[in-house]
Amino acid sequence: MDPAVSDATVGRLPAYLRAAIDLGTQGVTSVSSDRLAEEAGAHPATLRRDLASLDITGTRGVGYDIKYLVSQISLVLGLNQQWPVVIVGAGNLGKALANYGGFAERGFPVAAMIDVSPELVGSTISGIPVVPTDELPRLVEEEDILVGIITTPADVAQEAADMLVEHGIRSILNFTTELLDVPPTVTCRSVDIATELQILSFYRQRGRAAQTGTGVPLGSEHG
Amino acid sequence: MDPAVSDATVGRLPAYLRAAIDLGTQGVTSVSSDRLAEEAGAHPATLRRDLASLDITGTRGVGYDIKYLVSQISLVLGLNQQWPVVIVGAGNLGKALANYGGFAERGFPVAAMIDVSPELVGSTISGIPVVPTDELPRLVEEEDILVGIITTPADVAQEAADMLVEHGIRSILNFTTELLDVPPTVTCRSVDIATELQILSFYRQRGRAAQTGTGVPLGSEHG
DNA sequence: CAGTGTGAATTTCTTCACAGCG
DNA sequence: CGCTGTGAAGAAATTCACACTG
Repeated sequence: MDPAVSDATVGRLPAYLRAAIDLGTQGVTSVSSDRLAEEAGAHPATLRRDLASLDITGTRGVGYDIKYLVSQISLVLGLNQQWPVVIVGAGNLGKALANYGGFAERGFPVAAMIDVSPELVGSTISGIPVVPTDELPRLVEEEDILVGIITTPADVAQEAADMLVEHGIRSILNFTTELLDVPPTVTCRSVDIATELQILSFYRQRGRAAQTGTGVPLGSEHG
Repeated sequence: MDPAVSDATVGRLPAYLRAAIDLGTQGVTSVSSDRLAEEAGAHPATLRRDLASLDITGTRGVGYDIKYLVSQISLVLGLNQQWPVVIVGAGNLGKALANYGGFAERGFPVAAMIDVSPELVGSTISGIPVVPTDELPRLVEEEDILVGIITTPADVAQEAADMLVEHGIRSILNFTTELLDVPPTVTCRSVDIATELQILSFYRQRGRAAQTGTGVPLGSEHG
């Protein structure tokens, strides 16, 4: 459709979606931009513009139909299908994510965890098998996995990323501190908890209170 | 100093800091904006402007002194002291964070975990005591805790936040899907993993490859 | 008449390009 | 001479404000 949807818009879509789902669950069938923006923590005009940029329309004088909203935003985000993921690194964080369970329910079932440790390989963590590195090609092939989550120690994160890329993974969510180098065909996002704490620290000190949200692009390409 | 440092700038500071520390560890003592920007994944001009806005200066013809950079950025971020944190919710994610260990080393030691479950209370997780809710006032008082990390189930996250706020916590890092309502005196950031995966999904589908970074403010106040 | 959709104004952020300093 | 610091240009994002429609 529209050739360009802005990064800022994309960053807000999950919040709109969640707000819409919430309202739907409460039995609401139609919502104004004022209300939905309030729920999602955005400005009403911004919300209207965002939706319009995706050709998601409302009804003048009425608002947006909740079911239509949910289905359209889901469609745009590609959530009308399951995207199995593989977690690389069965350490604490990897295990926590595997245990977390909330993934499958939101469309990202964990197909397997990859680890190098011989003690872990062969075991299962809340039903998810831990497999050795060389199983990756098979997984990608047979289970159509396009998303990898890296929870290894930072010093092997790049290595893990290279391996994922080599075997055809298209998206990487990186929980290490390491900034990853990936080819431009691969989408990569980093979530570093210490970074978040440092940012919080700044605002606390300065007394500025910014109710803020999750990751949004921080800049464009590397080069 | 300068009255206003932009949110975008603040979001990049942790990356600059990490890049500077990395280079320092490698024995580099001075760095140009080109080099540092490269390492941090930013544009050189943006980096220079960011640093200038914090009164962090370099030497013309030479570059920035690494030690000075590290100390000044740390100062701005408030990292010249330890900020003990409390983790609310000793479930999988809470445990993972507690086990993670990387916090203390980056200035955020975990003083305690809070949980309601009688089986957990009284135990320790990698040396960190799990205490009941009513210990919070004492912790805040005696250990000067200003930061809380919420890793509870989403449906009690707001409750947890209210409790933290009531007892004087000033910053909250929220790992649940729930958008928290907090008074303007409290700084709050949310990291929702499903959100990150959804965003990745969008970019993968659209074939756009955005090498992106961690959380940056998504909007200003709620009202 | 309530509330969308959008031109236009505004603000914010980024990048260019270069004067000027060490 | 190389690189910072910054005015000025440019791009992007946000917000206003209102015509218009169901």
